Amino acid sequence: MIDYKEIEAKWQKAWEDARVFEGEVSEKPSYMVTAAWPYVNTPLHIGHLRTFGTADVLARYKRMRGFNALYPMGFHATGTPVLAFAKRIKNGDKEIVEELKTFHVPEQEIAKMTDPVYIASYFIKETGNVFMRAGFSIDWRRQFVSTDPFFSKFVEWQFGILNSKGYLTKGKHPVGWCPNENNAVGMHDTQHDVEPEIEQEVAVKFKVDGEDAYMLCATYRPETISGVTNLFVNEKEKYVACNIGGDGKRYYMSKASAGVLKFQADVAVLEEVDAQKMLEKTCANPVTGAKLPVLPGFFVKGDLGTGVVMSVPAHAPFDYAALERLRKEGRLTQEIKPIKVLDVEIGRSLSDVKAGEAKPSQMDVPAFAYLEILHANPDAIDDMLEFATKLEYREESHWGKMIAKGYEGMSEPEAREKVKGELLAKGDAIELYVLQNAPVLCRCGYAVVVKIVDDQWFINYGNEKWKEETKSYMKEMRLLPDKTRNAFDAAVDWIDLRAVARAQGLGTRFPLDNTKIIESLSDSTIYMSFYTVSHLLKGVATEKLKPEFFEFVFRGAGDAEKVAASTGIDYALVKRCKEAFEYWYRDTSRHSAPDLIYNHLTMYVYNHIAVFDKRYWPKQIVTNGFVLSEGEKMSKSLGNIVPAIDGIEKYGADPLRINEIAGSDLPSDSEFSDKAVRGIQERLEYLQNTIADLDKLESGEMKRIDYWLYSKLNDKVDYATKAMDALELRSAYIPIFYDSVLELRRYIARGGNNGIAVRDFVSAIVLMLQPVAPHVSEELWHMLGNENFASLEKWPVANEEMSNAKVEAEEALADSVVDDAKQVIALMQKKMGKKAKRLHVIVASDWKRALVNAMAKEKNVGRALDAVKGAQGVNQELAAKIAGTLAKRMNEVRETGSTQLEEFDGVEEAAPYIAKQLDCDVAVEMEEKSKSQRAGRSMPMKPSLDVELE
RNA sequence: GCAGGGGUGGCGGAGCUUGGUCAAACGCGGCAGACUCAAGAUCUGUUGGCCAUAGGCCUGCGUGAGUUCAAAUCUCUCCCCCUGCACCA
Repeated sequence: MIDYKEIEAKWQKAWEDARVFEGEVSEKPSYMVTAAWPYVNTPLHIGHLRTFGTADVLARYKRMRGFNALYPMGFHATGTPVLAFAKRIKNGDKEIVEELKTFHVPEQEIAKMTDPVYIASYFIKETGNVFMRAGFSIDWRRQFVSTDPFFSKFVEWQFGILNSKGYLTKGKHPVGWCPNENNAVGMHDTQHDVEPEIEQEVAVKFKVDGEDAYMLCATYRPETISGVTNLFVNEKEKYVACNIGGDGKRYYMSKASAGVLKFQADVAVLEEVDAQKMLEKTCANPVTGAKLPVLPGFFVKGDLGTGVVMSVPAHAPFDYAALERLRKEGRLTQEIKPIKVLDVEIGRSLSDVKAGEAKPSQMDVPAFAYLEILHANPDAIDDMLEFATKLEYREESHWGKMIAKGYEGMSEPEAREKVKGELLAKGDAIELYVLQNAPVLCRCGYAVVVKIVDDQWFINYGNEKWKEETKSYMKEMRLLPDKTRNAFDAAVDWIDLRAVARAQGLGTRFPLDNTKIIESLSDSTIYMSFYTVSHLLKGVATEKLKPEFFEFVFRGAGDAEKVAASTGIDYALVKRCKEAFEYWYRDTSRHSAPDLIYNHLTMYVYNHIAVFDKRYWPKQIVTNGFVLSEGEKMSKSLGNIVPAIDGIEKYGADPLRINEIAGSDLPSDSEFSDKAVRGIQERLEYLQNTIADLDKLESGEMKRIDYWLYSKLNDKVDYATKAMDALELRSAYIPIFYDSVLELRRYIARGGNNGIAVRDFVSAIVLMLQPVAPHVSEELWHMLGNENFASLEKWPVANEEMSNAKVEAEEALADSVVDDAKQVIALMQKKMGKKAKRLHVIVASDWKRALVNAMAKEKNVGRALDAVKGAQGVNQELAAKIAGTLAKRMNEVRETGSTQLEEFDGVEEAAPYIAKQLDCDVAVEMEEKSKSQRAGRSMPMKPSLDVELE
């Protein structure tokens, strides 16, 4: 048994005492690894350990490869979540209290969490402790928090640069808004953490007959405008006439929607209008001029869109159903004929309806046809109509072809953009924003609305020059795994204006508007560079950290003496900071989960390009998959979140690290499972036992099997090193950790007992385990009699001389003899009920090798036969037969490496092993000398087997 | 809807870049045996399916087509799943 707790504590203390991971500027090449700093409002669960752990493995690996590797860490506390957290605690929110309890946060601590500062300090302490216990090789002297005043100075300087480059702009922007609290609301501010999803819609104006007024209809499908037959309102809803943006015209919409719309435009309500009055009006289709009645629609909601709906019965199941119901009730005074605007093959995406086989009765009214193929009718419940709507909408936008005049043959999305553009251009429509997932409730209980904020500051990632520069630099960057490149390219392209100033939250004040706080992702785009000097600045008064200091240190502008003089910072320190930055920030690796590609990581690249010289731009970004718990995604609702500290306590840091970090390659999710971690513990113990038993082995002469073990070791080192360089951790650790144990077992079974060989083998394994299992590695390394830290040792180097393909092939041959013979023996036993007494292994003659080699070389039967003609012992008839067989798989024929004698020796040496595996005698024979009838069947590296029964 | 990723045994997942030597490395689970009074742990063997029975054959990589002497791998089609979509960490 390995006492993980004990060895973890022991080595963590030893590393700390010896300051093993404290990075100082030196002659060695530097390598700096950073991971996205954790946000301080949640305790870590085992899933969090993957990203930080992957970064640690890289830092530890690079250290072994001769780099001066640095792994700093800080904490993120800016933004609103900590404030929201404190508020929830203050309100006695049970959900959050329960959650904290699953992480063993004591009640008296929870009670103190009404204070945001306390929350931050508590989680900084706890998270730091977890990182320590996990064995991360972090230089803790450099730790800082995003709310630290000296870091704010740095952020202010950064924004000065962005501003000077013209990357900060001001404008209008839609946000989720609580009318009660008068605040922008994001996900953290809503009940059940719902993100307010803002979507842009078009509201079409329908001129009301006989009035200087318009009906305003919000719609997602302006392209169906020529199919509009009427408008719908809700009879029970209140309507208003109002003025928008002072254009002097009257607009009709629901009272509720006017209340919402006033956050987006200058809306002045003129008077209330009874719904019945609305029904008396008629209006005109702005495109076709058709006269449209206003009818009651059962499904119309006053608080959605504008409360007035344009009806397209040909393409909208709800509209069709509403008209049919009116007709049934006898309330439809005039015939309304659906107008089809596009063609589509109905039911194409349904698995139980084969393409073209859906045969609805009325092809000219798709909305009805969709109800038909779903076996529904206009009286169906809303959910059914909703389903039909989604299906129709999807198929039409996917495969539909417009037939409406002027848009013939266009796809629906194409037509939508065109129609929308035309309507807007002619002033027949306005754009408005809606909450797609309404109603969203603010934590205060009020419904969230969309507000257009008009004095919003943005970082303009849409700036052409900046975008181009970033785009072209992406090509030079190393991305792991490389397939994230597509996502990065898309993100760099897509990212545009990003609102940067917020009214609330912790953080740095926005320099261009001191009433605002810099949004919390935007203050964390170049913070990693600050680690290079953070420990040096801890004693410096904040007010001394003027822009010219940062300009000098990070951009090389000005000179040290002047900077020292104007800031009051010690001259030597100024110089030291500059050196530190320039030394550490050349070769870097940035780590996170892939969900940050579309925001943080892309902003990270952009901002580096804006601020630094090219040589300090990011070199590598590593993103890793998530961690599943027993096959399920970890989530509060499933209750399967395992706190990181629990995992470490229960399984030990190293088994957990191996499971999570080396358990899968970067892009895939890794799976945490109790069983798997226990399997890892067993293997670690096998290695420990092997080392403990080393002195029971001899140190005699090298035997064939020892060469085999060295050869396997060499292959392993070679393969693992390549995989590690690509950070393919699972690929690296299968040979290091799993195959090695299998090979050691085979070595022993094969009769290997050379203490030196095993020691060499295990020593290399122990060293290669260091990055991922540092504590066990240190422990075993010292058990092996070494005195240095494994953490500071060199990574094993592949030695080509150790590689021995011939011995490996011969050992593989022995295994295949065992496999084949096993089958035959089992068969004999079954058929004859007799046990095998002796296995004859008959090694093929040399002329057969010559024949195979000639075939491999000549690729021609005739020439190959000529080549062996007259050779010793050759049987031309058999040769022709063999050549004929080989010819069928000509491309697969390879030259054989060994002679008959060599092959014979190989099998002969493995004979005791083979005998033991088969539980019978083994006789190895040369083909020429064998008396067996089966001797002729032997082929090079495929000896003939003959089982002699009892 | 848009964008990105994916679909391979009972399960997690290799293999796809560079077509053949390869279907399934490695792990989990299952089965059989050893050890044990027994259980657990451990060790050994076995494990896609089917038909065979002297070391073999057939069939299989979401669907359908195509290119090729040859396709899990290349091209196209369709279906399905996951993730993200902005001021939010």
